[in-house]
Amino acid sequence: MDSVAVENYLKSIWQLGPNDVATLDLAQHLDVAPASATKMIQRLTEKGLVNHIPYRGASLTSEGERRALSVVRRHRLLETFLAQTLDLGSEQLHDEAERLEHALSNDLEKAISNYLGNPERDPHGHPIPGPNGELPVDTELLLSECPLNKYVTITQVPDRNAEMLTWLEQNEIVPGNQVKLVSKDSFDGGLTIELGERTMQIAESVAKLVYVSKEDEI
Amino acid sequence: MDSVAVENYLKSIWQLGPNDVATLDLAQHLDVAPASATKMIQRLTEKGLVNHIPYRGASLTSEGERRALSVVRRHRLLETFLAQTLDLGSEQLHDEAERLEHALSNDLEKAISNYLGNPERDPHGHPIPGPNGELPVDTELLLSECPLNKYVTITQVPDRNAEMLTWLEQNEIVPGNQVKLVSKDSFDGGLTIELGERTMQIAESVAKLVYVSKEDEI
DNA sequence: ACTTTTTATTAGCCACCTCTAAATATGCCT
DNA sequence: AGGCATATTTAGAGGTGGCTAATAAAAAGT
Repeated sequence: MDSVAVENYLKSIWQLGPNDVATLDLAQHLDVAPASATKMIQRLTEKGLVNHIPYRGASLTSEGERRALSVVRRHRLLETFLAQTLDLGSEQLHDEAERLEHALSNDLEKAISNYLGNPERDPHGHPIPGPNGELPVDTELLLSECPLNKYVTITQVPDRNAEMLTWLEQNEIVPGNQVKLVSKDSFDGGLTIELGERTMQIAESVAKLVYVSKEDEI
Repeated sequence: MDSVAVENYLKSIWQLGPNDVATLDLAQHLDVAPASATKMIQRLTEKGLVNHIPYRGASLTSEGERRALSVVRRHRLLETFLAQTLDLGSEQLHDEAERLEHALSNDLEKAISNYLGNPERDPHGHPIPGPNGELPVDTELLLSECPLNKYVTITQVPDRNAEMLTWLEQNEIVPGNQVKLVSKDSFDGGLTIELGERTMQIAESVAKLVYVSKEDEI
């Protein structure tokens, strides 16, 4: 059984991957000092969970990825479970799942998945890895890189930042809704999008975190 | 925020209390070496959570008790929540709650309590401390010490040991059922009880863990 | 190419929680 | 009371995971 710290490092490396992850990025993602990240990377390398080329970066071994995906699975199942049973604000889900994911036994994971009908997406549209780490082939696009003037459906929104999530919801940028990318401002990266009856601006930094379906009927 | 270890020590001292708890008992309860328990007792004393007279025993300060009851509350709410939503064996509930209790935020605790209608008992009949540690005045009796030949209602069964719990359930010794204590064997402490149509034997060690209501109508 | 800035690693420290072995206190028995 | 068993504490050590300060490597700028 991996410790909470180990699970968090593996998950972060997975989230920042699949390219080599820089020590500084990892440290900032986890809110620890760079030296702490270096040390943990070395311990994980020792355990065969991470490949590390000093001064270049770290990536997960296949065993490391398997364990990272197990954490991601637990996290997303928990978000889905909490969303379905309790009536929490969707911006609260992430933080709660973040804590509980490390305390979820195999049996309880199965019971929850079963109760939910073995869902394939969490409430924010993120795919839930299967019990053995299977993930669907990714055919989705970033909103920031989708074709102009075509309707696409939002599939995934980021959930790590509660404020951003609240803002997205207020603007109806939620999975399932249709959106059309009207234009990109070449100089500042801002995007103009059409959503229902409205036209609005969205920063590129945000649009880079929203996924949409590749094609759309209408 | 107390660490998992601290929360477990406080909870154990509460469970073994309210009299002074011996270091060895505490160590066995937590499955650690006696020296480890001594050291932690000293740390907790330092923090003002425990009163400790060396070589005599440890007890909770009022702040220590408050924190212990907070853990107990989270544990029992979780058992109730899991029992109600998921369809788990009741002998599984305890172990899952044991892990999750340390990862339950204040907000989620409130949401769960609210969802459950602020219950006062968990599925095994144990009272759930209120948000500020309130517990009902205890008017219950141990089955091992209840009057002979009077019907009483089972109110609480132990849940720490999954095997014992399964056995109790198989014998319909569950909260809500009526039982009559027929006799006590003076020499080995075994008890004869009547349950529905059946008469059976129960060891004193077990009867000491089952609570019954003080009086009963019929 | 050389210097400066940025990034990464090492060195050394600390807190927490555990352990075993040794020392000490308590309590029981004769 | 003396001696022995049991319970408890101390001493000393180890693993984990964090930190700061100092060093080293890589990248960027001139």
